[in-house]
Amino acid sequence: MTVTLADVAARARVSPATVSRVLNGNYPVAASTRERVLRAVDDLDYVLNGPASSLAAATSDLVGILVNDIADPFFGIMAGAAQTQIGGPGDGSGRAGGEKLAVICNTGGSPERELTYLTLLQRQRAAAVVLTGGAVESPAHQAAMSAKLTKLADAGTRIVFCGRPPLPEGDALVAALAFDNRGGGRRLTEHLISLGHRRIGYVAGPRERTTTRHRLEGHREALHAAGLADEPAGGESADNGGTGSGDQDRLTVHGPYDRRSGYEATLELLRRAPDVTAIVAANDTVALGACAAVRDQGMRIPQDISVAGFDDLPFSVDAVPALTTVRLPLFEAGARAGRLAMGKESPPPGGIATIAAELMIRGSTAAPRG
Amino acid sequence: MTVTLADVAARARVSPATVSRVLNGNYPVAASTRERVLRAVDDLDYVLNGPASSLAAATSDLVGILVNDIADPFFGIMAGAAQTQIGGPGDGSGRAGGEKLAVICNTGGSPERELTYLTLLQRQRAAAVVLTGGAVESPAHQAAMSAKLTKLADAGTRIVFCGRPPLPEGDALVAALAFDNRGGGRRLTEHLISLGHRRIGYVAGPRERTTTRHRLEGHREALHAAGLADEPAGGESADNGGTGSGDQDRLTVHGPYDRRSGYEATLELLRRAPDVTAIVAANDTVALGACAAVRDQGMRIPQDISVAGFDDLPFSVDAVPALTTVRLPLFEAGARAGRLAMGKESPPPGGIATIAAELMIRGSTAAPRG
DNA sequence: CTGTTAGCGCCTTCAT
DNA sequence: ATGAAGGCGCTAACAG
Repeated sequence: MTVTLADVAARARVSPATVSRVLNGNYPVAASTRERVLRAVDDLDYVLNGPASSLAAATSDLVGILVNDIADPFFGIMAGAAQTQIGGPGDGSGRAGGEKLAVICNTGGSPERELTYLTLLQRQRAAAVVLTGGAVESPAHQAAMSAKLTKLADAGTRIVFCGRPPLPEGDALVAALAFDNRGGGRRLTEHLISLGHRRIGYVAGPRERTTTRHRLEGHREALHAAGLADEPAGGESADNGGTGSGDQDRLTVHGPYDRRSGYEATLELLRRAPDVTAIVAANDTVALGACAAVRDQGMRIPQDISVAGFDDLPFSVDAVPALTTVRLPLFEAGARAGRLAMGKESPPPGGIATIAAELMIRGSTAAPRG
Repeated sequence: MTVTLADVAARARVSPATVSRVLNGNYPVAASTRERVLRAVDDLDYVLNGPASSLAAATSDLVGILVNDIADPFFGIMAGAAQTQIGGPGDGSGRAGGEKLAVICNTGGSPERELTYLTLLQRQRAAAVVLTGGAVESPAHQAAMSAKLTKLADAGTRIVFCGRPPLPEGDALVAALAFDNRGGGRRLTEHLISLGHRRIGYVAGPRERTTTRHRLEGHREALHAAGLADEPAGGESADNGGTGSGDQDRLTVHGPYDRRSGYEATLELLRRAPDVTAIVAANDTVALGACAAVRDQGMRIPQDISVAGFDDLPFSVDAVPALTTVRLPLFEAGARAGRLAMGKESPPPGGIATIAAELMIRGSTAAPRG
């Protein structure tokens, strides 16, 4: 029924081994023989049986890319960029040569699904796995991830983190590209402070996420440095929970990384502290929601209130006014992660590289009135 | 080194066959035996070897989702929705039971890569393939796709189209969910006409794409019906090429489905026909670029010029002014496609269902001045 | 450079 | 309800 490698061998009048060799190209074969085999392949419309091949070779050509929310361009851009480096150029024949199958797995931000996908990838004997975006910080999940990743690495799967810090007990088995979320967050708030803002609201992302925590830490660093933090209670290491310093907590609202959350959290913020003159959002999408809320309250941006985002997604420059934000080189980082996953590029020294975040000052922030 | 099914069998003091049966759950096994096997699996941290399993069973648990551009939320939303139906709920154990591995493949809009991915998926003996978004209409590519899909279907792979019309020679092997792009495009332009617009520019998507053509056809239908089309030259079937009716061609500019194209095409449009009072964009992303161009020319929206989009992506409501657009139920369609791919839902009668598009009238369109 | 020979780990009749 | 045995299609030593 389906044509196998043996059929091709028969038609080309060679042994199955020879066919395998020309197909994999990793072994010397006479040009004339190769020619004959290739023709037989085309004649028969032969397609390699992936599972059989993977079983025999004990590796597969699958590369997994895990993302928290594929509907969010933040992840879409990184994942797409990674795929460009993994999928191979394609020879236009649709025949599929040595390229890998780069596949994106959407965890929806759920730790369980993240683990499940890793198991599925492990089951497929994936060649590499790229993990993007912030990690959930619960100790239980971290331990489970660590164990799972160790097992994957032991089985020969290459592990790459992209836009996510390496695990605490991160063995040197992995390469990691971490965004400078803390530095970006700090510079953003410093910008606001330099403009004259003193009461700044913060619409944070979900709790227990590295990205959320680091951006918030950067924000508070700037606040502290400017002497704007009342009752500095917990210090850096305590502010991912609920018990930070009093005033800062009142000016911080957590929520998912989506537009709706930005809208609602901003309303809440404005209720709690009507005197805020600026709002920093966890990311650009949240900022868009924040802008809508501010407007719906009859206030103007930036005259009455400044709004800033994070990430510099493509739509941010088109917001009205254009969004002040922190640019993350998502495409470049994704592409680099893809190359790392393919072993095309050697890992950074120490296994971890920090990716700079650049402050983009635009129209949505200005000096407070008065 | 790696633990196999035989190891589990030994530890549970049963035969490999029994272990296989409890793992696949499709065969009666004594409760006590199952218990023992499951414990052995946990003790040994056993993970099924996917390739071996697929080889023996001649099917895999891979489901491919093809998208044109994963950085575009249009595709991200559909793909994410499809994955929710395919990935399985996950039991929280990270153990991975019977769920499929739903993977997203980013073609970048390239016909070659589309074919390559299909070959890769065929090689993996994918259980199903979901194709999203508009198809390229070149006859050569259509023929190649048709041949490839037929082969996939013959090999037992389920084929589902989502937001894309079925192939011309589409066998009943497939289920298709097609968006009513033509109807949506028509209603959008009718809305503009009813507002009083007479000279309407159109920033179209890339040529030779079904989505582009259908939306444009809808637009021109509305124009014709209102008697606004000068020199109706080619008629419906001719206007995807360069030789449509004269004036309509001058008012139409093609480009990619991105923000930049919207910006540049709009500038071009404004140069060609400074008297246009409205601009219809191929989609919301393009519309954002169009808005920026209009503003950079010192004109206001909608007072000086109306702008409309298509798709109703999440950010569209947050544009200023909010974008008039055509809403496509992307999430619902993606989820349905996922169910279809899993065989959880029976195909629509005739294999093809048309998904309605709803006109969303917002602030970016208004009557022309004067 | 090419053919031969064994498995890779699992599923699936066929027995029992 | 469980065990035994063969083979899925390919690759990877070994020979030659």
